[in-house]
Amino acid sequence: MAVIDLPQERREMMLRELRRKGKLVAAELSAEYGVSEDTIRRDLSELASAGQLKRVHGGALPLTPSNMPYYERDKCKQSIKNELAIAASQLVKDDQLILIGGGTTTAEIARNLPINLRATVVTTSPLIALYLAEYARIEIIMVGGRINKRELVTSDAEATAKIRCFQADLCFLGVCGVHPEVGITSTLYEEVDLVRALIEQSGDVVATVTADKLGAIAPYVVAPTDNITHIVTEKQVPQKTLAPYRALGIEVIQA
Amino acid sequence: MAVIDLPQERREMMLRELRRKGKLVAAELSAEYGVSEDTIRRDLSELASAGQLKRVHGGALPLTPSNMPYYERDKCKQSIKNELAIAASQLVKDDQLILIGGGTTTAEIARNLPINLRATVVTTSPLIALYLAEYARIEIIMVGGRINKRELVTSDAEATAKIRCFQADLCFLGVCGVHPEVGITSTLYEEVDLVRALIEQSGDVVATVTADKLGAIAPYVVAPTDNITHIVTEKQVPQKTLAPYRALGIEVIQA
DNA sequence: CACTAAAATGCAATTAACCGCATAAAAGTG
DNA sequence: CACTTTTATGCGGTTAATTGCATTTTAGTG
Repeated sequence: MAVIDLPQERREMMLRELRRKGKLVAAELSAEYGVSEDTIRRDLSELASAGQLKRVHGGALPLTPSNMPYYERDKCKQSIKNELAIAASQLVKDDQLILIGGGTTTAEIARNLPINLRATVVTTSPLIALYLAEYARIEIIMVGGRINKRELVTSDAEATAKIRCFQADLCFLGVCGVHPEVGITSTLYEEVDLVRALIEQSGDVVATVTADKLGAIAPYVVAPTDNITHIVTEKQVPQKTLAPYRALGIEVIQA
Repeated sequence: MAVIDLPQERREMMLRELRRKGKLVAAELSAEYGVSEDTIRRDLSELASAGQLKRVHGGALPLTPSNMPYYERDKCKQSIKNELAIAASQLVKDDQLILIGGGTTTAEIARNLPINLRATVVTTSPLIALYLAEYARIEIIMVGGRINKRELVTSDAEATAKIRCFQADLCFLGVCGVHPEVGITSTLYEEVDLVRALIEQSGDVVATVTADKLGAIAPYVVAPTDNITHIVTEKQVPQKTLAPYRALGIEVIQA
């Protein structure tokens, strides 16, 4: 039942495998998916003509031969969040202790970390934990607790208390609103304490925010905005909007 | 399972199933809902034009393939594991506290629980936590700790200690070997304490095992086999093989 | 240049998708 | 209630997609 019976599904899995391993070998794929090499070849040539990979004798390679982290930077169309995530991931250095909060943006960061990064990551998100499992040199600490199904994170008192046990170098925040005066705000009351803990237990605090979140105000105030040390946001945000944040001493990065 | 007489209801169930399983196969849906494949196809094409899923030859896939990572270590046994998982999931009743250990088999169980099950599930696996997030009435407790990247579970002392805080009705075990005399065995030393805790903190202990694990012996002994209350295994396992387990008072279910 | 592995090509079998059309139930309508 | 309209469904026949196999061609290798 969970066998691969949809051709398209198989192709998508092959693409994912290509991303992970950096290459595909036709003979291996044949055994792996239980189809003939002819079928694999047909799949590969189809993906190649769709511009998803580069066909080579014996298998396939990613379009940009450079190893891992930023494969399709210019070739494929990436969502804004992905661009931001890639920019944010540059802030990480080897041997740091990193906290990653929940959210789709932070999950993107987790997927775009440098492939050889050596670090310890503490996260409240099972999804991020899974993404990080692909990295050989990243130590993952999953913060336990009750799962908030809407946000896919643990955000209860237990999780908050656990975060307090760490003193991290860097923290990636998923936030709902960042206003220069009102502060960092959230739409979820139960996340407030957790996000506050993330901020307080971390040296650098990076907020990755799409344009619509700059100046936005959500119901619950988490902390003053100057608790953030870096904001990563979109390129087309006008300087006027960013000035108040810079005035607070925040380093603003546009990607 | 409630009878599906409203077409719209069926479509919504299909969408939920898509989110849980990551794909829909037209032929399977036809059997599952008791309607012709034409009807299923019509449903799928309607959902596709509503932007709810991506129609592919043979069924449908989610629009964003990325969100739910699958981990299929041995694809060849997937269909068997799925059968076992469906049988095992029948053992759960409403309002129970359930422990689920790591492993590909237990993950399949998590994907096949009754959609309306009301229960609390404690798990060490981020993957299982994600699967369970699709269930509206399941409360999920994620046990934190250091992630074992090979098995995708938390299996350190912290996780073990946390498991000890629960007294569950039922526990699903992913085991490496079950021998009538040698006992339950594991290939991972660091998992031994954790699995032991799962067993001891639970009333019923269900081991879902493929045929090759019956009688198998892995390096580390976890507990005597009679700690297991239910074994779910393949239909074609001979009664002779199962007799010793039954003699230990274990209920053996074949699917 | 000879040898091997991979790729391309044509073909047949299987399966899914599609197109009407007929039927039947459900929902309106006077 | 009688009647029409809409919706949902299944069935037969046709078309298209997928796949594996046999055969030929091409690409890499020493």
